[in-house]
Amino acid sequence: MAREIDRRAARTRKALHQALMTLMLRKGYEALSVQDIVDEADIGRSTFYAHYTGKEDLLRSGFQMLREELKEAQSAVRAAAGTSHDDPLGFSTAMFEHAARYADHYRTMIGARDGAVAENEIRLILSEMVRREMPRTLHGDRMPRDFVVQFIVGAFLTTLNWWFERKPGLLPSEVDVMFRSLVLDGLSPLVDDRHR
Amino acid sequence: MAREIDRRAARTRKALHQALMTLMLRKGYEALSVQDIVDEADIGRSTFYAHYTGKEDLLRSGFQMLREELKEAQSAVRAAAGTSHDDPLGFSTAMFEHAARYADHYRTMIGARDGAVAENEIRLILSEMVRREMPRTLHGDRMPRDFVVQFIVGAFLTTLNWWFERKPGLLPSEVDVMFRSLVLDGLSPLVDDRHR
DNA sequence: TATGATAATGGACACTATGTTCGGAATTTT
DNA sequence: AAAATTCCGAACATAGTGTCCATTATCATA
Repeated sequence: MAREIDRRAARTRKALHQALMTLMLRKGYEALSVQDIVDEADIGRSTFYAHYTGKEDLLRSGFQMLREELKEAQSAVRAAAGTSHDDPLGFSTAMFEHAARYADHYRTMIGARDGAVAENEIRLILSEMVRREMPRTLHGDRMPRDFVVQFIVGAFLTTLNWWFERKPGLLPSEVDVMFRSLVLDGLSPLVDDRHR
Repeated sequence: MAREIDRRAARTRKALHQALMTLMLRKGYEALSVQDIVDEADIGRSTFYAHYTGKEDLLRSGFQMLREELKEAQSAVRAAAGTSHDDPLGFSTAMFEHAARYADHYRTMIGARDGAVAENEIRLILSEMVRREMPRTLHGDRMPRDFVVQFIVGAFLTTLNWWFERKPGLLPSEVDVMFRSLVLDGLSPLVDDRHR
């Protein structure tokens, strides 16, 4: 069978991915140059371009691989254990634990707020706005106000994005109703069997 | 009184902000160079650097101004009309309408997904995961599944971020409880007087 | 293990952008 | 009108990009 990838190519790719991870943890993604990466990986620059078009391509291909691995893993689990019946948040517990274990990695990937300058600023503005309007009466301290504010702002931006990208035809009022419904009452009204 | 800014400086700044907006709408933020901006604004390059350290600084200062304007505006409204009593989402209706009117602007600001490559990929992975686990029984078609998925993923990432940035001491299980509570039941349990 | 195929190397090159400096010109302030 | 400030534009040093190519190293396989 000759349809395997040349070992050299495989090694090169692995070295590059490895170097990318190392450097991202150290300096963050934005700050990296292709130069940095090939230096860290100890790979020729022209070789890099023989495999990827740039650092973004490299990063994407890494996630691509991860995605396929996860897909298989999940299928396996799904086949073995019984599907957690009707829990739309079944993933959360495991994911939070995973995130805790690999906190550094998650931070660099998600907290990579370098790129989206505009979105960050908008988040700030909206946060101020929401914080100001939020009733003092937040029922004890079950939930940190801070957290609630972020939740609301995040949901708002998600809604805005979905609206623009998927259903630009909807009216503002229609979108507003959906937003408020989801944020105020959550998912439970949408799920059949009441829990608890 | 000598504490006004030189007119020339003011003009320069205005021209630069104007040029930035124009170009962002045309090509997006990431694709812009300082060169592009000063060309569009018809301003000398060295002059640019006399005012800002780079395009990010320029963008930030724009938002800075906007933020202060909004703050005043909101204070004014707040003083005049009665505060909308205890509605933690009081801002939403007006904001959605505003967004509809200036859709192009919002798109370029928020949809600027060029920057956060990693976060985008993570969103994709999580979306697949959530979509797969979401019960078929989504109670009619009151809410597009699509939208619900994005909502869940967004809330998850928000939670993760808040956890890491603000309360890294919490246990995964504790965070999970908060996440599930907010996403499943929404804000209403937190607000005193029941609505409807 | 010889050999043809494939990949890696490293240096050269053209290009684009960055950020700084400075003298002279233009405009504003007083 | 003089003094102060800002703008201009060109020059410069630096850094990174992406491509090309001749040479060398490694691999697949018969």
